[in-house]
Amino acid sequence: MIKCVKCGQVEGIMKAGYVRGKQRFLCKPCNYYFTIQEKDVSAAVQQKRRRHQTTIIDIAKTLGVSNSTVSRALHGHADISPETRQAVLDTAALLDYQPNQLAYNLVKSRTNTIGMIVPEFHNPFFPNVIIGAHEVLTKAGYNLTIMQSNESYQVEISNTKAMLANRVDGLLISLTQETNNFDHLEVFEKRGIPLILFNRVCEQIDVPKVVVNDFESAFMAVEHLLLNGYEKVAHLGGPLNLLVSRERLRGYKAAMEKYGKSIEDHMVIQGMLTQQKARIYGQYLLDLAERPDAIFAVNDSAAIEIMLMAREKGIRIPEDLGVVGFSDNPESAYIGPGLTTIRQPTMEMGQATAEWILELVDTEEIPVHERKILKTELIVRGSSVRER
Amino acid sequence: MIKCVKCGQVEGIMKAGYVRGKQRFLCKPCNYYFTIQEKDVSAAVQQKRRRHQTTIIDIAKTLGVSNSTVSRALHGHADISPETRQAVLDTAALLDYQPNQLAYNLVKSRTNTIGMIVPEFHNPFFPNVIIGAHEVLTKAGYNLTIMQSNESYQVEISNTKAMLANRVDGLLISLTQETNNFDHLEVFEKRGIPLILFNRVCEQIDVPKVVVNDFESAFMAVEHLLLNGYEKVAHLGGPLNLLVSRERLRGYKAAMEKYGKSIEDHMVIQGMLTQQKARIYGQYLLDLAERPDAIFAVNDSAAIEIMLMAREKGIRIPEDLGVVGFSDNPESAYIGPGLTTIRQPTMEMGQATAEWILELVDTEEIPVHERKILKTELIVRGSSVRER
DNA sequence: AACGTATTCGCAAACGTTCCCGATAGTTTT
DNA sequence: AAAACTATCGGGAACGTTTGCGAATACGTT
Repeated sequence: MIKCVKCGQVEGIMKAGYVRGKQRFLCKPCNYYFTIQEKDVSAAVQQKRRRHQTTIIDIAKTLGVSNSTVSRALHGHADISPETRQAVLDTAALLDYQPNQLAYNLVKSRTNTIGMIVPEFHNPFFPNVIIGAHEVLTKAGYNLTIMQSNESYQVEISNTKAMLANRVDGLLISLTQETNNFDHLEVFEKRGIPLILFNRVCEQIDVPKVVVNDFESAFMAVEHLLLNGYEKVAHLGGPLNLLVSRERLRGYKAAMEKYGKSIEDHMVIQGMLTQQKARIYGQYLLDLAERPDAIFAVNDSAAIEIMLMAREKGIRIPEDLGVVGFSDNPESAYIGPGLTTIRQPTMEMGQATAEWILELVDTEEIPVHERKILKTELIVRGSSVRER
Repeated sequence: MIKCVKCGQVEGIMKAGYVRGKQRFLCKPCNYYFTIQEKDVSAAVQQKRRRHQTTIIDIAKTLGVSNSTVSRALHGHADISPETRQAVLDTAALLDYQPNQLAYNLVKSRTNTIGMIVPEFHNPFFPNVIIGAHEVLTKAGYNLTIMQSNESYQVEISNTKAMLANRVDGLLISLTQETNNFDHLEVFEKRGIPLILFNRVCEQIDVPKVVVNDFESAFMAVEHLLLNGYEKVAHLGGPLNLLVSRERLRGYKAAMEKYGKSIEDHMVIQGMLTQQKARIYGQYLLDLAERPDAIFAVNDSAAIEIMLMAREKGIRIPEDLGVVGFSDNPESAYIGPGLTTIRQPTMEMGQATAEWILELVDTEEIPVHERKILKTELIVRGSSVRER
């Protein structure tokens, strides 16, 4: 490493011409020029010499053939005689050759990699989607690169840029709660890189989307409560800039209207449901003078939070309060009483999305931008069924 | 696309010399040669023309400077005047330039990517490790490529090959249950690519390892049972070729011995614990003439399976049977009674492993191959504490 | 006017593949 | 015996960057 003669730093030293056998350098931080003898330089720059990786050329040289031949032999091209192919394969094994995917990707302008951006990892939802997608992609010989936007619009943007820079062949993305602008996604269409939105989709841009039938699911859930004799059903919903939240709210309202229930403003709460928020909102709902006798929550974590709070307050479930969640997290089956909830086909969503993107990367035609809607299932457990 | 004149296929057509303005082709499948007029060929090969991505050269041309200047300007090199830098930045934005990471990686021989191979995704354990690792890597400007070996040794091998081909800067790996040979890992040392084993480690190779104190944890768990008055503690363990299973077994035995309990062979079961297997083994244990009054299971899923079976058989928990699990899955807190278990610092494990690999990629010295041991915690719930 | 120093840029060689042209020699066919 | 065909191989450009080396000005200073 070259050190600045004045300040002794190592960072920010750069070449700046030379004079008669002397290298000149500029220390950017302290803006000081200095010269070093050529040979001293080469000694100082002893740095990490990359150890040589054996390449196709090495094989070609030891065998006395051209590298085109080696390349073809390694790929089983028809033009290569069995003997040379075998010879190439043997020396490749001998020299411990590992193909350089980077070079391959560069010349082919494709990476056999699908990118996936998810907002978070904390619920089992996205990991499960990943399992499904991963399975399909691996089977098809693709890699999966996962990035996490952490519910931040800015991070999402930098994620998409990284995906572009890394030239993924396709992108699967589930949007952030904050995302209201979609310019960073339209770049993909311009570049001809297929893009699929899943779960957290939006309506402003025209790309393929994979979702569950949130509206009907919410409708089912609320209808189930109403049919079980609950009268005043409240809704603890997610942030309204998410389409899923809006759809579930719509389902809630539709069900209420169908059964002639009035929708009271104070019985509907929308917001970003962290655990504390869920507690606060739950507190509010359970402390209402005219307390709801059932709650439909937008996810299981919030529903379970409600159940725990009710238990603390001595409110009996399901007798005094019916609860329905959304997602069917593993813990929902084991809590007592079991939480009635909507099971989402998470792995199937991953599979469907992955299969779709594989179709898209191979087709040249502008695809029809449909929307794939997966079916959910109402799982009835103890939290919403009163004994007759 | 070129079609075979004989069989009409499109796959497997390859060039085979030419004759006077005619291209010759070979249909590999049906081994048939045929010729096509030059111009017809170029018409047929109209295929997907890659749309042009704007490169550094485009910027250079429109600005009338060299591409070295553009490259340097984009990287904020000191040699470039502020004016040209600004000009470059402007036209880059104008032309919608996106840097090509592939080319960068190729010339730099580094990818800023860390690879991670995990055996499975179904327990929340590995997703949580991923969360932790992902966080620190992203913060350090690295990407994370995840592959899943699916508990298969063969898949693990092909995964490592893919990691090598993609030239990851470092690899984090948790081994398969089947893995008994480690040649595929030694390649990394030869190549100078840092490698860290975590959780599912082995002792046959000398690389950095991150684990939890399985021995002590198991000891704690069993001691806890014994101190709570349980006498005949059985152990439902994992497959013995996993070090973690062996360590936990060792902990079980040590605790039993410390308290003067004899270790009966039929009270110790080792095996790969799928859900059915867990049921079968649990059935066996619970139907023993001399039924154990407590069970220490190697993971929570198995423990919960035991609890459910006990409930079916009318065996009361914790009165007739104490149960302790391992991992602290989310559902363990909610089942009734709550499952006593060992909480593993999963996210911390991801973080620690990631931080370590980041150190290793930057250092040239041969690192000391230590072993990092993370602390677990005994979470006492209802399943193991009898009322006095 | 001559020289030393600063500043800014360009040339061209890598990085490791793939694949388009085509060459060459041997083998059939006409 | 010429022509056509088969079977195998090589040369070298291209993919899009980075960067070592050094040229070319411009700006002082004696």
